[in-house]
Amino acid sequence: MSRSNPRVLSTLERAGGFASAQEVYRLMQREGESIGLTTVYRSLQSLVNDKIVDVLRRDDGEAIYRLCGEAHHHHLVCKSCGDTVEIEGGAIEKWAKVMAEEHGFREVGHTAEIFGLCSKC
Amino acid sequence: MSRSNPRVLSTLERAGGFASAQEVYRLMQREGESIGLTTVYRSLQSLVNDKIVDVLRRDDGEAIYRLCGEAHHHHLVCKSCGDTVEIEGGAIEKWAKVMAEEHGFREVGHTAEIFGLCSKC
DNA sequence: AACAGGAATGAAAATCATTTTCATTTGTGG
DNA sequence: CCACAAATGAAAATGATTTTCATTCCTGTT
Repeated sequence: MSRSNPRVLSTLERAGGFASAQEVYRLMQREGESIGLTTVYRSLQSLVNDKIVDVLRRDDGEAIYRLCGEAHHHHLVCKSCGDTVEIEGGAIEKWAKVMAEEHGFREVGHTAEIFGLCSKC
Repeated sequence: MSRSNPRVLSTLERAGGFASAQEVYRLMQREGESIGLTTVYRSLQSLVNDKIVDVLRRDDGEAIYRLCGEAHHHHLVCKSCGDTVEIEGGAIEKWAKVMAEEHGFREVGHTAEIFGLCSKC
């Protein structure tokens, strides 16, 4: 068992929102940090074990990580131009919580996205 | 664009619950069906496009498919055993509509999923 | 300071699901 | 029967993730 490399965590923080292991790695490289991809993966896994970060899956199956507890938001995405608006999801949080309780689920997280055509398109 | 091979759909039905592309393939082989893995993938994709099957992700990132039962619903998925409960999302529908209006979006759809640990895990 | 043993690191190879390529087969209308 | 499009599948390519393993880095101990 290895412990997490602190620079990985700090990079994930700086990334804001979600980032995949590959993205964290590329980001660190671009910033001149000397680190191996393996270490990035190991560190992220360790952070997940310690429940310091959440892990989700993108549509394509790539794992994306995010700081636990970080105020998370949802997205409103335009199908046509790809423009994205960050929106708040108070209603969702409540819904997720209620549904989870109703079915005896614990440690729940959720994903929610809205997509459509923005006013310009 | 290829159309779905009907044997793939029928195998997915017979599998009950969720099955990954690899599982559908193995199942068909075991039953003596002559089919290629590529065709299984293509057929499943096509079924997803036609909204005949749902696709989700297991914890390990593998895509799992299942016949789309009813109309529009959301999922409560166990991260550990993959058990899935279909839940109703009235709150979400409303939230999506309000958020879309607020930002001038039209023709909106949405995705929402909750995941956690079920009572058995 | 030198040393030992364990943890951390990363390059390269291995894995595994999924996608792409491409040559072959099949089916259908003319 | 022929031509042409769609379907098929074997093999290669892709891409994320994991494993292997040799090396480096710590840290506590003589």
